[in-house]
Amino acid sequence: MSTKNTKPTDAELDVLRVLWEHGPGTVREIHDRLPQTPHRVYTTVLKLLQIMCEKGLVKRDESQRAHVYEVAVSMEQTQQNLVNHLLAKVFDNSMSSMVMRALSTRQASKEDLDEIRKLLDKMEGDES
Amino acid sequence: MSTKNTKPTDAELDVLRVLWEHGPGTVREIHDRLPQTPHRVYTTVLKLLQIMCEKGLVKRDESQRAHVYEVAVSMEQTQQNLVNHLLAKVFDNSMSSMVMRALSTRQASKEDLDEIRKLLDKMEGDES
DNA sequence: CGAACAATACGAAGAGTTTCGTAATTAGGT
DNA sequence: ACCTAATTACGAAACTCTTCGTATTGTTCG
Repeated sequence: MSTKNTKPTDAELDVLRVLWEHGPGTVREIHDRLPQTPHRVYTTVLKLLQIMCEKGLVKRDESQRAHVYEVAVSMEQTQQNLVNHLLAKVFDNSMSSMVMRALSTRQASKEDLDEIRKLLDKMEGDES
Repeated sequence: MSTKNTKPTDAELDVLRVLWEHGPGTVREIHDRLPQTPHRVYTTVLKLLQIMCEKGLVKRDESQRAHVYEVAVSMEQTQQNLVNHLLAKVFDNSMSSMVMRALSTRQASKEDLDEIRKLLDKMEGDES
């Protein structure tokens, strides 16, 4: 239940990214894999993980001396939640304006543009 | 200076949206135009505006008895900041994965899809 | 066993956000 | 001038997030 509505904070997203990329790990491992900046002390990361556990963002395996944490929310679902939230809150649910804003400051690669074009084709195909 | 780095909170975004849509207004006007849910008492909105003023998100005209507030940040710039932040933090700067996630849960209208396609064409044109 | 080390648990502090009650201020009407 | 109504100013409370220091617990090794 808590997994659904919980919107991860920026610090929590840092942790989730590590777990999504490297898989489950102990506090020490996660701590070492986090970005250097901002610097975070070991116990800070521990506390963060404990709270994320209460929120249902991660699960904890206590069978080992050093508890092993793993994600409890999928990257896909989290990405969807966040992008939908932004879309509703800031872009009035207009996909095109969001894409426009993103394109206006960012050097999208040709591969990216082609990729998006394919998605559009697929979308339009499904709809008809 | 404060206008640049300040990332508006969700409550602040509600206020900004009202101002972007309706233009400058008094606390009472803004209060009445805010979404019903969550309900916010008049003085809560006032305080919010005062703090946003300190942050540089809005400007205040005190020449009238009832102060008139207006935005100090453009919708475009704010949208760019937020979408870029999301892109970097959650999508590893991959436009296409963000668009894919957005499309995967959302009924994008045909107009939206066409609009995006035009943007892509324009982008690719500028690049060559 | 006991020393040393490593991990977890706990709690508190500081910052930021949001809320709202109460006080002070100002303007209008009679 | 005075009462009333509306507004702003102020500050406190509740909550969350983040940080880190310290205490406690557990493990290993001599």
